[in-house]
Amino acid sequence: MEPFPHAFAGVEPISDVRAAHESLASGEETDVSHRVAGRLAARREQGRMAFLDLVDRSGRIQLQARVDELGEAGFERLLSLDIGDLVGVEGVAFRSRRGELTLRITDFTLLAKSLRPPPEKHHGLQDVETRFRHRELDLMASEDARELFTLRARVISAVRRFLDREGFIEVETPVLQPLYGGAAARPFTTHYNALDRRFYLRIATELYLKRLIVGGLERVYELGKDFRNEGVDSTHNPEFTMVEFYEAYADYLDGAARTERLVSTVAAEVGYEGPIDFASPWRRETLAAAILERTGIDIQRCREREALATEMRARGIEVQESDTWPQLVDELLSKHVEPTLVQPTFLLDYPVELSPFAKLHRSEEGMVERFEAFAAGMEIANAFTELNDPDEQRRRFETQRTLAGAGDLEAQPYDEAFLQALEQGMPPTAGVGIGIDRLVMVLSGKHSIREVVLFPAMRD
RNA sequence: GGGCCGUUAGCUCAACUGGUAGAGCAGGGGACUCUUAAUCCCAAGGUUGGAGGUUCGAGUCCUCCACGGCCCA
Repeated sequence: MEPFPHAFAGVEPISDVRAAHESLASGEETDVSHRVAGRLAARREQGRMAFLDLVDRSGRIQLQARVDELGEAGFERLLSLDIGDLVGVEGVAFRSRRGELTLRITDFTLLAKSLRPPPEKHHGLQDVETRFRHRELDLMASEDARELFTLRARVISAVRRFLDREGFIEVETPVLQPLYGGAAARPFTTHYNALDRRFYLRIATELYLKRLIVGGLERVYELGKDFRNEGVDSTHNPEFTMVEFYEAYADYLDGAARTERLVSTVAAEVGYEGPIDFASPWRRETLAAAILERTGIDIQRCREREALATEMRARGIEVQESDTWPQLVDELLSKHVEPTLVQPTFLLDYPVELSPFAKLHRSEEGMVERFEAFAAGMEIANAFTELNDPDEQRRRFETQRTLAGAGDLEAQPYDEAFLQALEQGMPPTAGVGIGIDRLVMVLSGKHSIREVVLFPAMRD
């Protein structure tokens, strides 16, 4: 028996076979033959007859092996296969007396031999570490895992369909960059041999996408991986998937409206039925009001680092001496507000200190037009009316340079090429970034990003 | 970075106050022509994550290390 043949043509998904015989009654036979392929999942020997289970991506089906059909030698050969082997089968559909749709095997081919035993058949693969390091075993053993990652694929394709439908074009900008930027994060560095120069893996697609808006593409999006050189926890993986979309002639409120339509459309298209109501409009409140309501601290009255620190201490909130004013605000947000935002919520209007690429608020002093969207106690989107005044952007970069000089490792590097692009004239623009991994977490009810990433970062 | 928990057969799990490491599944041999966690019989399967230590004796107690999980910073 050739253990590794080259192909097995004409295979039908198991779910199609099941659908074709839905109305077949128990004990009823047909003369319809089907060709299926998959992994052998179970065997129930009955002497000169045996039942086997075959699993493919679409489902599971019972097979029946009979000596009178296969002959002594064929029957023997079939039963000598191991659980875990990949087999191709030709079989005639019938429904067993106990009501199970079954294919009576008329011919079969070993498609690939499994040399290692599969995970335990009724408890599956439980060890979390093995599930993440050897996702193939997790997928093999767990229909839930297969469903989760097909859900992820459907989410991504629904996001693309939505943006395509709304007139956005998908673009690809560099992953390897001579200069990084667009988010507050430390980059991974690498070395470009031919140029003998340090390069960075992107931390965001923001700056290149805005250059495309300058170029006149008007509505663009990029869906792909960003890389941030930081630790791993339940909501962070160092490489993660993000979609950013930019729309000319729009502001952050337009971005918010599009974000809630995008998410509710995607949720509906993937058949989401969980506890979160994504229907528009989502709750909206300002960041300052949200912090005031939950902590009693008015960040708009405490614009100095010491004043805010004093207020926080007065309310028993621990203050890190090294934290700057924006870091303290971020602390209040992430510790005291974010966990309370279970139903979808937009927090609007952020301090300018936290947002070097957002346009100043049209009416609120010291604020920029920015929102973050939250669901299930987690940030899922970040957006602003994009800063398009090159002189103001230059001043923001100067501020970042000062912060970097003071040791802020997440400060933005000065990007002259980006400034030149702004000097060419960028229309008023709304930009939105949505974390795909977190969106999948929300839609699947998972509490760890590692559950929704096929191969999460692990130590060696 | 800190705290707590975990790591035993390929997989899922046992092993009391320290006393010869067991079972189910998978794999091997045998019985059985409608089973579906099939059933029954037989045999096999281990450097108990790694390194030290205490002890007559360590899976079990102690120290360090590795990896993972949860919580905190």
